[in-house]
Amino acid sequence: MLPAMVADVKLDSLDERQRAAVVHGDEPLLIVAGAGTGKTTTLAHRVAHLIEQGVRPERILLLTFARRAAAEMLRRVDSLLRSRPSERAASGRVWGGTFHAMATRLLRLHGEQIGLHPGFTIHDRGDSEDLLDVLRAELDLARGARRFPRKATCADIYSRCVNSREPLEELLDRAFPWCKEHADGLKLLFRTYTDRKAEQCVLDYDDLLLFLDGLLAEPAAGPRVRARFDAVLVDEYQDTNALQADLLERLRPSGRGLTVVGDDAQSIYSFRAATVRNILDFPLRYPGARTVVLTQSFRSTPQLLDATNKVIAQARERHPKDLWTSRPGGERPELVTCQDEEQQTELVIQRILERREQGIDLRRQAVLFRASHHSAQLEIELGRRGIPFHKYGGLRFLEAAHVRDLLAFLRLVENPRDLIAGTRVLSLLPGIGPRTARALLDPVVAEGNFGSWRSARPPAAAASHWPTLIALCDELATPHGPALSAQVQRIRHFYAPLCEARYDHSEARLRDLDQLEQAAAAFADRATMLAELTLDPPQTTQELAGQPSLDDDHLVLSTIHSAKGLEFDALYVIHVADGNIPSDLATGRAAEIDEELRLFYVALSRARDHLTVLFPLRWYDRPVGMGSRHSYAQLTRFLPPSVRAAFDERAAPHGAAPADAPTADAAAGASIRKRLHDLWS
DNA sequence: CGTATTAACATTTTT
DNA sequence: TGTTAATACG
Repeated sequence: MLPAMVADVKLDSLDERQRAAVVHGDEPLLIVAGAGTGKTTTLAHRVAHLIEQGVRPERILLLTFARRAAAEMLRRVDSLLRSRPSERAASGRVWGGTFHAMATRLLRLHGEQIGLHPGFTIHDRGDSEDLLDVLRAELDLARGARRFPRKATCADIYSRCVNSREPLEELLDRAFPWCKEHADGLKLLFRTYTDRKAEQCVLDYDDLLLFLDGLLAEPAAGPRVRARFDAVLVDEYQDTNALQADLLERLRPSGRGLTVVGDDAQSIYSFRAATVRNILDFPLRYPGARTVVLTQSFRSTPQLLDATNKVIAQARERHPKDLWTSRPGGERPELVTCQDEEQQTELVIQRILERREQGIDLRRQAVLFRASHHSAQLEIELGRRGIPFHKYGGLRFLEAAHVRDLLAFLRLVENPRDLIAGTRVLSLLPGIGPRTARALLDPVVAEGNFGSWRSARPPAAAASHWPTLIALCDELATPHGPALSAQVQRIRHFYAPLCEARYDHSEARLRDLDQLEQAAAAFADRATMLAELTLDPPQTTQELAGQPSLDDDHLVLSTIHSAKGLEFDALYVIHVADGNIPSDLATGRAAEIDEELRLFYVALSRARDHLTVLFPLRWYDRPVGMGSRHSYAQLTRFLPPSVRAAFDERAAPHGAAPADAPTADAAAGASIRKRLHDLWS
């Protein structure tokens, strides 16, 4: 059987440009793929095609924005390759995942060549902030006349600096002008931070990329790492940053074997130092690169495309490309002006239920919003009416204190030098605060084991826990200790009384940990579990449990950022007021406003058949401004009359708000409390 | 150490 | 406004 024949059959389902991208040879390839133009399909076909051409799956690197995206793509590759049963499934062998996850794997394999211990642990954003905070105090930086930036700001500056590859002074000038006078202090802080992470055998998110960059730059090690891969494919390229672009160039210096896919119109992560320049300048960086532009939408109806084309046409700098479709006509999108938030909620729910009646499952419908808290009222109301939903974005499972406590235990036994993990664990014991914890941990950090604890004299209040803690750490730190879920179980057992003493709702918290114990069984080992949870945290508890929950039909609530790459039959975008979109916080510079416009475009372009945009005139204010209970809003500037022409406009009737509006606040307050309570039951 | 009080202050999106 | 950091005190 000729591979080419097989490929031809499968290529039938693609349009001409997609096909060109799939069968393109070895030269650098940029696929500019508009929303809904079959980007995932094209990429999956290209991977399958490469494998059919004889590239071994384990020599393909597929970089995506989230592990879920990689998994989905590989599932499709597998189904494309199903005609070749002799091949083992590609999904288990292709290297897939985020830049950070890929960096972690490569550093575990090759890190020793640049003096990196393979047993490093990874600090998430919160851990980084904690360490910076410790050092800020140690260095006595807070003493100056002007207040030193808070830890979150320090972490922000550091990360932006690293990822944008910009000198500190320039970055401060551009993005943090109020911190300029602290440039020297910040430099000292970051220097110390870097040294301290090295001592503790700890890497933060940014280090993963920096160390991989360093590894690839090594004359001896670099070529060996490069030689692992024949093909590198990058999804969502518009959301990569300067450091990531440099990494790719180190992996594929000539650009041969490099494929990047993205849409400059959907670049929405500049706060993470992503730059749209990467995708716009790709042809300059790799002369001879082929560019394929996909403009046929397989997602949205012509009416919706007309609206979204009009919206994105307002962008200043972009790759001009109007999307078209051969789908038959459908409904025009609607723009609904509501009196207030209650009415908006009411209308959304009403529409959702109508459409479910029409046969659109809840899981095919989604409500999107700019900021996580914009869905608070809707969540309460959905809860009250018993409409199931999953929320993506915002507060996550792993940010809960008890979950962090337990993971700190695991991290500490994995890497005893991890001071932040150790501090968190020891501070759980009564009588131990930051100072005592530090005194107990300094020798541990120096020696890399818990030996010093045997002769340590903890405070009296902690004495009863002390031998148990030592025994637990010794047991779990043993190379071939208990199975992973048993480890979690042991920690949970030790932790339970401490949790009860410390938090309300401890039963519910411990049940969460039970779930973590179940989930632990799915990971290969402790280091993998810690890394994966840190680098690609489950977005909902459901996801942690590993259950796709296919049988329970639920509505999707999501921040716009978290909805990237998804599509829904019916879509509702709420709080489309100026101040939310664009966010008040991002109206400083033209570039920021442009990004907010792209964000709005990303939101609208998730819709396949039905789109409803809602705008409450009056709303109970965000935690801003003093005194006033509510403010009056204006429709987003991104929907001027010329664009609104593509929408059916209607105003919700005045009388539709609940008659008992004055008591709505009290009722809402009560349901919030109930909901918070139910979270733990 | 841990709690209580006061003072300042930012407020989005997330690997 | 609600949250967090710095400080005072038991």
